[in-house]
Amino acid sequence: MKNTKISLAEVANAAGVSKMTASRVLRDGGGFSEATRKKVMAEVERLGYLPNRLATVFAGDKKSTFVGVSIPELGNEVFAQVLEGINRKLGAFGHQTVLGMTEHEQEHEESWIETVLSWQPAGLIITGRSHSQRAIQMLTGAGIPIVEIWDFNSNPLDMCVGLNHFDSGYTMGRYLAGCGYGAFGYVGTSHDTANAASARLSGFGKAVSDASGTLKKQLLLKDVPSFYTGYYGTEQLLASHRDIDVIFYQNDNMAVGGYEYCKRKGMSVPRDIGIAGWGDLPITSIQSYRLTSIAVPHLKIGQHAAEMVLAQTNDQPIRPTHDVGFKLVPGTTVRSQAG
Amino acid sequence: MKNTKISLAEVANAAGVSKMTASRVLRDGGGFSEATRKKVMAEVERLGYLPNRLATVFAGDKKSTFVGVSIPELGNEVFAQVLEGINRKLGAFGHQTVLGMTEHEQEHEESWIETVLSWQPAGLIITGRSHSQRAIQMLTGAGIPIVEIWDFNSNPLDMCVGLNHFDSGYTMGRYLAGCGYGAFGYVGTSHDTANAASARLSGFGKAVSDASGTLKKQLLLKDVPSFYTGYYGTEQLLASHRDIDVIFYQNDNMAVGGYEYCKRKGMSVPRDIGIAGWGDLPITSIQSYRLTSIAVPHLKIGQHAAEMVLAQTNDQPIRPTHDVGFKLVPGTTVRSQAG
DNA sequence: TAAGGCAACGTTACGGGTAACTCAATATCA
DNA sequence: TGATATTGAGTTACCCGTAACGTTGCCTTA
Repeated sequence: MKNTKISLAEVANAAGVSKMTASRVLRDGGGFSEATRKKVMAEVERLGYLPNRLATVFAGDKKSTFVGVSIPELGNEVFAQVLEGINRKLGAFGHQTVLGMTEHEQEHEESWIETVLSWQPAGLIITGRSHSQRAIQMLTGAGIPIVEIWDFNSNPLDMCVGLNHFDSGYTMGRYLAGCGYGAFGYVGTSHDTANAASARLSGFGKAVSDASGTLKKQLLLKDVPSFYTGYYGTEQLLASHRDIDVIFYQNDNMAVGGYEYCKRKGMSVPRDIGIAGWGDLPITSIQSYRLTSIAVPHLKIGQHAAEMVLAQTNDQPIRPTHDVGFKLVPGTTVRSQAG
Repeated sequence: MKNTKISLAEVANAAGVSKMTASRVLRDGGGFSEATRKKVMAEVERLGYLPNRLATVFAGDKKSTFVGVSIPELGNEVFAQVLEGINRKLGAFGHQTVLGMTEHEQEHEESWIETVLSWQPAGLIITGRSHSQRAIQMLTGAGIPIVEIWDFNSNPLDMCVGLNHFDSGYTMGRYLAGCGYGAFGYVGTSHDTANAASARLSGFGKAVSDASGTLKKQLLLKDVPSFYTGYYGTEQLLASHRDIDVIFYQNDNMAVGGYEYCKRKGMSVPRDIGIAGWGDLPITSIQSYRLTSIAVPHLKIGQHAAEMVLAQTNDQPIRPTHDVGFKLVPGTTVRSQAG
């Protein structure tokens, strides 16, 4: 609210040099004497000059140091971790994260892309790989590095880092079948249609049928995945399908909720019913039980995505796709593998 | 990677009008015919023109639509929620969040402030109220709305929204004393010195001594607050102080870890030992127990902070400070209140 | 029919910094 | 000592969009 912005010209004026000389001093571009440097820096200090990076980006053909990052939501701890990984890495290299939350809506994504592109970002990191037609147009025409994360995709718009969700679902399905379960249930949400979670469900379903098991019911709630929805989803699922002996959940939060429901109803986990999650959240490794889950390197996805943008920006070579993989965590919430 | 950026001049040229006319059309500023509008819009479409907001901000005395938001970390669910609240509200009004993570370090905060100010943001939202000298200088001189969040502070740099952490600690201490506990312990981290958590501890200590209890030990781990540190901190605390009958934790994550430790060691909660957390995370309300905690309106803090920035930006009146308060959640992890 | 009004569009200048160029003064060398 | 580098610093043009003002041509109206 106090002093108006100080421009480089004012600093130069006060120091008795030209704007250009002051600019050189601040950028350490050489071509000035020590005496001049001191004069200029003294005025910078005295006036509290802060450079205007808008002007810098605007002037040269330099890119900005913004990187647009879109994630579906922050309520999901998983995406918070991805974001943390991205922001840490970007910050270490002097770049800034401009956040966008799509809330799983393509329209939100599209309008966010338009807005963020208008700020001339150095790159974009986008969760998911299904975009609107116009979004794809804008992205391919932007001329900046674009990284699609989460879903691994061997044929990305530009670059990609993530994992194969279908395979992770398949792996879990096969594992559970190997543990002797035969009547499978799934509890998830319909929040992100055609996205990662449904790829996991497809993989899971394939594994179940490959193992001659039955996927009795796949319950898709119209809500966000959370402890609550896991709890109530399980109640709903078991009310109509008492014969289900193992449940795979969209993520760990839901699985923990489901576990608590089963416990409260006096069921024995894993004897009466098996519980499997996805994501391997920290919470699950400190409970009295160890949740069977799929471990995913969240932070690493974020960091790698940031590295891809930075490498591309600095014309360093980098492989445009990276599969970070996943790992099945056996846990104690399903019976031990048969054999 | 493909087409270079299209400027307004190119659009105007292609449409056979002047830059200024094209500008008027795009901003719907009036002063052009329908025929002209069509010509211009056709070229915008054909060339895929996207406006350059840098230039717009640069040109007029318009503010940008960036709002810098600094939080300590995202690993802590609480801050993720605050951020979500901010970003939702800002997004709804066409503003963008530029994220900064201070990792509880004043130096990080200072350099982040410098960087983000150089992008001419419309406002800043900063977690905490202890800043370096230079940070304060830059903030007061920036001439934009600044909101300090988390810690309520009746005398902010500019504006403030949060709660009184000291009071929340005091409230918890008094409550626990009223439940008949006498030998108190505290487990937290030394991560954010002089910050919210230590204010809570101070309040807690005061309540304990006001109630003639004894704060046997306040354990400050050199680590981040998490399930793990709660678990191992409890182990450490009880190893040296077997007589402690209730533990207050820096946050719910740590308290849940502590609860699990006690359970595994065969202690009865709340009979043998009481457990109290802070923050009232969702996880704690689905467990078989209900954690005694302090509920805080995280999302609301974020939303209100965003509203403050937006109001100030649009010259609408708004009270510069807001105390969102807190609420004690009795739970089942401490004995019932005596009497 | 000339003066005046107005819609529609063009021109100019500007913002803050930087690249490229220019120029003057001093230093170096044959 | 004169010719040529080297160094320090100033000048100019430009980036892209917008405010303010200027210009053109057509339509009123007395």
